[in-house]
Amino acid sequence: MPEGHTIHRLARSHAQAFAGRRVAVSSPQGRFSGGAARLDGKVLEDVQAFGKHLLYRWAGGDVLHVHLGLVGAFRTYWQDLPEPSAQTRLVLACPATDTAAHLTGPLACELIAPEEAGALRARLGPDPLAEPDASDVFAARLARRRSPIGQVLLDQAVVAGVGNAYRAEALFLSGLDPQRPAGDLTPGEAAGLWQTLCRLLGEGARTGRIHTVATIAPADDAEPARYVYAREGSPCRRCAGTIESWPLGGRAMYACPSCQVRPGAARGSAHP
DNA sequence: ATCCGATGTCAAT
DNA sequence: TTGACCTCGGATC
Repeated sequence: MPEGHTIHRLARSHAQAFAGRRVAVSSPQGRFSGGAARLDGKVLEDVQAFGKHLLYRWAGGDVLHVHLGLVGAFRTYWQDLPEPSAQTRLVLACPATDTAAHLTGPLACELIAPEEAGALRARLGPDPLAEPDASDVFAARLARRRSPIGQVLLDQAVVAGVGNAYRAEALFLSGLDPQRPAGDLTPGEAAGLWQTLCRLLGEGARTGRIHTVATIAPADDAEPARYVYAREGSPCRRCAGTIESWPLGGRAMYACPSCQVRPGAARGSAHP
């Protein structure tokens, strides 16, 4: 379940588990065998998260870059280590402390040069979890875009770490029509949207879940604790409307047509 | 047993 | 704009 909050939790967790230790590195699935052999037994110095990217810095200067993509998963075990599955691309392990992490299905698992790590970070927009004071940078990048704000929020060069669930929830909570051109947002709207992203991602990083509705208990699995994401056809939690879904930027967008109306636009389902 | 979609990204058209 | 890639769990036969 990888949006930015998940990645930041992994960075923290893996730093606690492995940083400052010699780490056994392997690739049961085989596609990272060369890199694993190079890292095996080295000391991990630190782990950092930028947007949805993880960077592991090793003694000697190697950098391991991991991106989970859509289906990637990193499972961390603190005791009773299981055998990795045949699809496990990467295993990090400290047998002495009975700790391991198993990576499956990543979009990226590769060794990169330190300067490539810098370039990677340079092409990402501000990360609400790493740079909460970067509201002005975010607003400046929105201002140059004519595309719908719902599409622009998925562009990692505009803001790093936001994915399909958070874009929908943040636009609902901000009362913004996803189809509005990003550059048409007022400075106040852009600042409010940034604050909302900081709050939502921050809560996600604390809890590990995308729960955006405070009044629904996190333990209540009957209804997803969200306002609009994956709630197409269900009643809006704030009005009598029905949540709609349509493709935007190659993904499914979700919104309440009456709570998120563009100024001057006709009410109702005006989505293309 | 099989199918399908998923909180993502990139290359090819 | 579409397809490919990666894995897994839940829905469906």
